Amino acid sequence: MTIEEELKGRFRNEYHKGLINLTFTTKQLSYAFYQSLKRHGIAEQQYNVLRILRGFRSEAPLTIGFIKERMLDRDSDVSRIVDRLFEKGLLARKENSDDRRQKSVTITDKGLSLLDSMFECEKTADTLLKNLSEVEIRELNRMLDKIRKNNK
Amino acid sequence: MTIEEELKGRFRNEYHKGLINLTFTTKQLSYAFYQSLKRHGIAEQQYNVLRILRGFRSEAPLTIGFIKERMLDRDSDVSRIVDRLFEKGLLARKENSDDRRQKSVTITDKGLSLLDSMFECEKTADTLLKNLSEVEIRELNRMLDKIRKNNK
DNA sequence: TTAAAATAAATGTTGCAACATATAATGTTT
DNA sequence: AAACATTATATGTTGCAACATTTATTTTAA
Repeated sequence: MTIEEELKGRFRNEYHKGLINLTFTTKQLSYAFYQSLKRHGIAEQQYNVLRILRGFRSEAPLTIGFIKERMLDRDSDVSRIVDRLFEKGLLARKENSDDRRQKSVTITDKGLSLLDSMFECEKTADTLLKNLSEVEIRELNRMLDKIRKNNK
Repeated sequence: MTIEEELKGRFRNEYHKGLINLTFTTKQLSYAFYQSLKRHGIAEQQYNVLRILRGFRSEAPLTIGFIKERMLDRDSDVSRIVDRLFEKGLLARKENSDDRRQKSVTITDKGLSLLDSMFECEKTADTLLKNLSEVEIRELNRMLDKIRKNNK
């Protein structure tokens, strides 16, 4: 289905359509990924925080600010996302004695084994763009990088 | 800046990178657009509802369900978005006497003139992808359509 | 060294998505 | 027509983004 049919709308031009198409397609993909996460009782941003904690656990413990820099959102609400993960026992949190403004956050064994059990979510993520060929996916990445270039 | 530098992360493969790249780029574009809307004191989904109300005002009054079908989100919370627009006097709402389950929603003059004053937001929207050539933007739209094809 | 500036995190607010459930009103079946 | 199913909308909940403000702590400058 094309974006025109799906939205039953009209676009001013190809660039306008591109913006809506990006938004619409990304929402759809993100929803599909969210569905696969949901089976593990965890939300998207919580998953992202856990992956950062695992990915950088050689540098653990991490601060809230370190995590925040690596989130996809400009200004992610990491404090409260960490709260929720803490309640679930997926991470440990304590005051950093070197700088008592900071919090030291570490993924727990429970958090690690949850991530391990979520292997198929990664599979899902790698599959969502499978309609594109290797050449196309590279071209898509090139264009997306180009869109962001000097575009703030 | 490429997505690798921005996220300081590693990707499993080009498809994984594509998904993150789509998410990241779209968030950035949506934020830029949101900033232009904010100057008019209105949020993105509220703007979308108003545009639908204006676009289909020959078929007015519209029902909540009609609007919902035309929103970008799968299951947009139109009832409450309409609440907020009603509070601002940007739309009128009354019970439909033919089918009293339905609400009849119409954009007000205030709503219409707000949209008129937001002309430059449309300009902004048409400019966000300006880094791409005409050929590239068509190619992007083609690939996005392809991603969604049979992909639910 | 003390006051001012900067930083890290927490907290409060609004708007929204996704979801579940509720409440009407209308349609359908028997 | 009464019981049941369906439909349109509303409402309650959780998680989150964006933003503003606050609190604690550290750094810097007077």
